[in-house]
Amino acid sequence: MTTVINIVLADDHQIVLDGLQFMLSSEKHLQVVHTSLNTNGVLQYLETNANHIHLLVTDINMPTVSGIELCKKVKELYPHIKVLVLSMYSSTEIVKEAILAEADGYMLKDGGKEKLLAAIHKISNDGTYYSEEIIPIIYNQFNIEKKATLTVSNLSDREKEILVLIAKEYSSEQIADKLFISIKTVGNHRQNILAKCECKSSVGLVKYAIKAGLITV
Amino acid sequence: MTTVINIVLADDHQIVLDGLQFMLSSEKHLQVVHTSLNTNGVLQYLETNANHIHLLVTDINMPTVSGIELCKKVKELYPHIKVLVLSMYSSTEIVKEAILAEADGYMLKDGGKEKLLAAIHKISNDGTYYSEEIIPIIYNQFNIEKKATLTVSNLSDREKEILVLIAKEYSSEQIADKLFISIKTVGNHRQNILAKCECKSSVGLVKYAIKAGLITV
DNA sequence: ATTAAAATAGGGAGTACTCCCTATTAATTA
DNA sequence: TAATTAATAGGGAGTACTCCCTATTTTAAT
Repeated sequence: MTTVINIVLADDHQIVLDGLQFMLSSEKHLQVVHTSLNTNGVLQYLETNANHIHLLVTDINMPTVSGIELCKKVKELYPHIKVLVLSMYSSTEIVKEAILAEADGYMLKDGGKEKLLAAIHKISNDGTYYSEEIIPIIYNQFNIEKKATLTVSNLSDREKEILVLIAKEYSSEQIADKLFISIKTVGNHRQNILAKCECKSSVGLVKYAIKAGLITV
Repeated sequence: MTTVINIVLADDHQIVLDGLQFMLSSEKHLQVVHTSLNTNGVLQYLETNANHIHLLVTDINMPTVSGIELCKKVKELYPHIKVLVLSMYSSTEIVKEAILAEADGYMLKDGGKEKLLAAIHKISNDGTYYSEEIIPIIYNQFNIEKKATLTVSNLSDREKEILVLIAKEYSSEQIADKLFISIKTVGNHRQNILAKCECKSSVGLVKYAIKAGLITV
């Protein structure tokens, strides 16, 4: 790729800004080309210089406009710029917001120089970096999947097949055509599936199918 | 908590076992009380000594019974014992399996002493540890959620409200009762929502609502 | 003040789904 | 072999949903 990574820094504290700049200055392939104490400064700078910028490192807590908003804007206007978000905390909400804002990395501020450099390199190479502290947050996502999967066994193979089609928005008639069976048979299966899954309607079946891992959202 | 952490080690290579024991021996609040070259050895030992064991550190690749299976068994029989799984690889499947087996930590073998100690301490304090290498794997889980959220804005507040109720398996009549409006009005909203979300039926709406983060599975 | 959008309500028709039955055939299990 | 389960098919009734309309009221925006 490029031999030098051009970096823009944003943090509302001058001392943090200086610290970051100092940490990065030791690496000769990293070049801090602009620093800003607020989000608007970054956006103004990018208006004329976005094309040669590779990475934005921004604090999350900034006055007026937050780092999350800045990230969103930058990703919207200049998708080629990678964004590494720095934060003091690892709260669920903030991490989620950062990910939804399409941040390429999330890192706690107390990480130190090594972690920061590792993060930057990882983003350059793999495209993303998330510090290990936030994994428990994502871990919860898995818990949802975990419970189900077992209960599907009540359903016969044919029933599972039909359940999948229902959850994929096939009508009974379409299912009948696809499986070369009568629409009445499909209706019977629907009833049996509803009973076995303890659902009131197709709406419940979709959620059941998702929980059971038969389809993805 | 307890001042000393009692640890059981499992790995099918004696040299790894020795290495682990040596690494941990320098920390005086960590005590390796048993080592085993296979999974059965661990289970036999725990039959009589489980109550004073705090942590099991196990390799994932072991003959006959895998570390994943061992983890499952231990978690089932002795839920108080924390399990740290060691692996050579960071493949999606293995990581998922480990998480589903309720492992409290997952760590790559090439991590070195510092990481191992960090992992053990993190598990003792926070309950979980996952090395940063596996985050990209879990990151994909989020990508699903990411795309939506934007498109929901087409819906009015009322429509969103009704969409949520639909996705929660309320019938039109129940929605009408709950919101003190006519069932005909609900029908109109349903039509408008279907059109805006480009769905063929309620089944599609459920999936839309999930993707948009309006409800959880 | 005019326009536009959102929420309300209804008529009427057609489709799709849910429920209650019975019944045959094939395959599996006791 | 007898009993059970799964998959098939149908009749008939009722409910729920979807679609095509019109129309009023309220709220928001130009």
